[in-house]
Amino acid sequence: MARSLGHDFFDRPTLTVARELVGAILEHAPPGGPRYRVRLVEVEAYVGDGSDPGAHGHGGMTARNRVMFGPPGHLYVYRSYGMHTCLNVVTERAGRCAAILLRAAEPLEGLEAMRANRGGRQGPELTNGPGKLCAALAITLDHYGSSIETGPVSLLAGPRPGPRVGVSRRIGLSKGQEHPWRFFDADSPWVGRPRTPLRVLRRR
DNA sequence: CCATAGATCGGCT
DNA sequence: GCCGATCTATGGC
Repeated sequence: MARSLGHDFFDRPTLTVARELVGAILEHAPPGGPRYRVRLVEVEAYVGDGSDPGAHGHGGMTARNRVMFGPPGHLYVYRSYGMHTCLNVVTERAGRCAAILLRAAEPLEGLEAMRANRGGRQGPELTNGPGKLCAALAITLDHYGSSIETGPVSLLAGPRPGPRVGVSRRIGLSKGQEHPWRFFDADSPWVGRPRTPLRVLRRR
């Protein structure tokens, strides 16, 4: 059984956490519902400390992004384009603004429910984008601020050695493109937008 | 496969 | 008012 990741795992430099998160297991165990499990294959780091104009929180704390400034290991969920939901996990100690966007994953458990949540789609279309991932796992704005240590959403360490991790620029930004802060499994077909990696990290 | 338009609305200027 | 950390359908090559 995989060990669960606690707040201490996220209380470290965001880029380190992001690259170690590739290959980890994301679980959603709603009370009375089917248990969802996926293996993360694509994430992006956001750091609102002034160096990253692409980050929510870059311009200071607001009602929407306040959890990004709070303690690590909590969920930052936001609505995108008025209709989609995206899931982040907060990193670094309270007072710093940083989080990791979970962009794509490989389904492991709860496939039937995911398929139903995604209008009958199958394969990579199930979970190969941040909005699709939340829809498949039934993650909503109600999960805003919840702790990964108390659930219902939690993270588990992936098997070692980890995958080869590709690094590229982030997706969909009009600002902050200068930072190569997207990390993905270089060999996984479940990655949303394949991109030639700027470089590949070998992990143990 | 690639490019583009439209949906839809909260947060921010 | 403007504009997204997006997704889907559609049309072209």
